[in-house]
Amino acid sequence: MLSERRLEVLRAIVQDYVGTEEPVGSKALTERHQLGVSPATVRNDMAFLEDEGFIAQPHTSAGRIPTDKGYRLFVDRLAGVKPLSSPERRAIQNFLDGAVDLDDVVGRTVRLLAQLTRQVAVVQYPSLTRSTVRHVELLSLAPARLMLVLITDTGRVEQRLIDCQAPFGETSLADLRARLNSRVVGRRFADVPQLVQDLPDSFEQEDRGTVSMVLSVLLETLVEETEERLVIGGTANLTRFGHDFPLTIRPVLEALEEHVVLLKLLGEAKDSGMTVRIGHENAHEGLAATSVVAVGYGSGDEAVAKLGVVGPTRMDYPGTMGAVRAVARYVGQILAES
Amino acid sequence: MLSERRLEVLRAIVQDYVGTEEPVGSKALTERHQLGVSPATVRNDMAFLEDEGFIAQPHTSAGRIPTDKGYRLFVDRLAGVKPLSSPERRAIQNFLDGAVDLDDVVGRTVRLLAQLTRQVAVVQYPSLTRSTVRHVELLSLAPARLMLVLITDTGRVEQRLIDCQAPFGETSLADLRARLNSRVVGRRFADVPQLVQDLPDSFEQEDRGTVSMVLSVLLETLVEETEERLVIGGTANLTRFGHDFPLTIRPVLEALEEHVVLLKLLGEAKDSGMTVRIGHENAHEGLAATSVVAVGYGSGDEAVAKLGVVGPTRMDYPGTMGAVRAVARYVGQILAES
DNA sequence: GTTTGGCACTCGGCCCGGGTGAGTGCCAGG
DNA sequence: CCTGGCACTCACCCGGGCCGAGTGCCAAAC
Repeated sequence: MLSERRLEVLRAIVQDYVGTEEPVGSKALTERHQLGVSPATVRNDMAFLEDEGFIAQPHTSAGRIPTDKGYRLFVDRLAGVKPLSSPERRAIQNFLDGAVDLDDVVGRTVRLLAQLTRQVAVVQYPSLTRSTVRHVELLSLAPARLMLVLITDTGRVEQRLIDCQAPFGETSLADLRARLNSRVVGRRFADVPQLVQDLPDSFEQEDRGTVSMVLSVLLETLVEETEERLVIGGTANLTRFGHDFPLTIRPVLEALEEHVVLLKLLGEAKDSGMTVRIGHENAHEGLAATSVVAVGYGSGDEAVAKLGVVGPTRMDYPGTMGAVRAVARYVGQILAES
Repeated sequence: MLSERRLEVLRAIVQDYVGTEEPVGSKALTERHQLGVSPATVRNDMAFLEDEGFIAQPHTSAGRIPTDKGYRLFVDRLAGVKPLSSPERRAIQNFLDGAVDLDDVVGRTVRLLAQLTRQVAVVQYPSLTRSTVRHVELLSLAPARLMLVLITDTGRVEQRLIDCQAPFGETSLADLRARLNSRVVGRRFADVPQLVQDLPDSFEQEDRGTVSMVLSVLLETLVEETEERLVIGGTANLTRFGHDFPLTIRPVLEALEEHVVLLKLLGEAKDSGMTVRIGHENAHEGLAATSVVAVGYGSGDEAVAKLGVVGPTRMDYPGTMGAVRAVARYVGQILAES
């Protein structure tokens, strides 16, 4: 049975192990924590916790270390989210306030998060799936060459070149530009396809081909840009891992370069609230020894993207969660302002 | 005196050391290479090379390893650039040909380079200093809000929001757009300031403020975007370093995150031809144990940016140089086509 | 029934010492 | 100037012994 004291023992083990990186024994535990019982009792509790799979010993006759399951219990039932100190909060705000554009916001965020948590930070660019169109622009670069520029409400700009078969007159162009904008501005990406579906019909026969082409490029861009981009930072913090780590660090670095993997990882996180994935809970095997703390952020109530931290399973969960949450909030504010 | 044979001995030492990662002794050398002399003679030559500072022994009575100075000599006088095999060339071309836009080209290039050299690859985005303006677009988002979009010949697009004090009419806007484009399209960034200097004078009094503002934002963008961006990849290859490397790898990762440092590093490379900086020749102390192989690339004759590789001083210089040069050429071609 | 002190046992980590072998420098002879 | 021989030096490997933290179990105490 998981008595209160046994939980307390687990908490103590996690805390000590996170601090010292060394297996923790019964005697040391009673010395460093006010458990009110003797080492022998703690040993009994430890035996129980081990039977239940919350802790394990690396070798016979060594101290215990938490298992993934142990961390899970710790995070779910024992660890609060540690709020940041107010100097830290101020530092975050100052640091982020200086950003000049979206790239800068994301870049600063990733550096900030890496610095605060001393771990690897991952920040996803605001997703376009939920964003809306701020403006669509069409430029004529050459008689039969157009450029389509798409501007989103999160400040992203995408452009595409279009080679048309037939020349497209300035007036038709202005016409298309106006109609397109009147239909899609302020709308969500997902809604755009049906909104523009019948647009070619209202044009002259000769222009319809080009109009269709422009539309298909636009839709393509929307789909393509729904693919997410992300930025990582603080990889040097990986060296704070174990001392053994050619083996430990390599698969992690490899996983981090596979943006697809990371995006999937972040994607699996809940949209609201914080998600913590511990060790083997991460599908990717290179990350079997790491935990991922992720949270959604956005300019309004809805999360438009996620950010988080990748670190060893042996990490300071309350502190990390606090930092991640705080950063997400401030980034959300910044995005809402701009 | 640096006789032909002594150079040959140095070459053999470098080659063996690069291959085995272990200090190389006189006996092993004569066995693996056709030097035509006995180990004793090689020992004498080694003693000479050591006196001159080209090689060193990690401990008394161990084999020799090349010093930075030794690698320098090797690169300057002994190492050719090893051309890639034709399957490799084909692979490069296939891989790069699939790119859809500039981001994709750069992303693919960095992955490709990391894979080919099995080292850390660094690719700088095409610089705007030497590029020209393809198009400038002005959009009216709201009565007193404009958006400036700048398109460059390298396919980059930059946008800026402008809040004007006074509303700016559609006709004035079209006017400004037309005049601006007629003056700057096809021109180099550096020439733009003087080309638009007197533009406000030709507008009505009431519009001059806004026009000036637009121009200043444009110039600002040109300057800002001259700041370079870069992408790195293949950091997992750092784990192939020595086995000791918590100490080795950490400063390198840190240096790699400092894009400013890397940009400076690339900036120091010659514009044309390949530059190899070995160990302490790199100003940054975190990179004291690494070499940087860099080369300029561009769509025409002129280099618009640089790319390269960061790896241990003990690297396969001919092979790395070959890969770097080949990739730079192909990227140049791709850029020229698009 | 839970807690506690005692006790025997296990086993990883550390230090020590000898043996091994690759590699060196030097020297005398070709 | 090259070569073979020779004595010397160390880094590395291996095995053994010691040590101590930590454990599991048990009988006694609360």
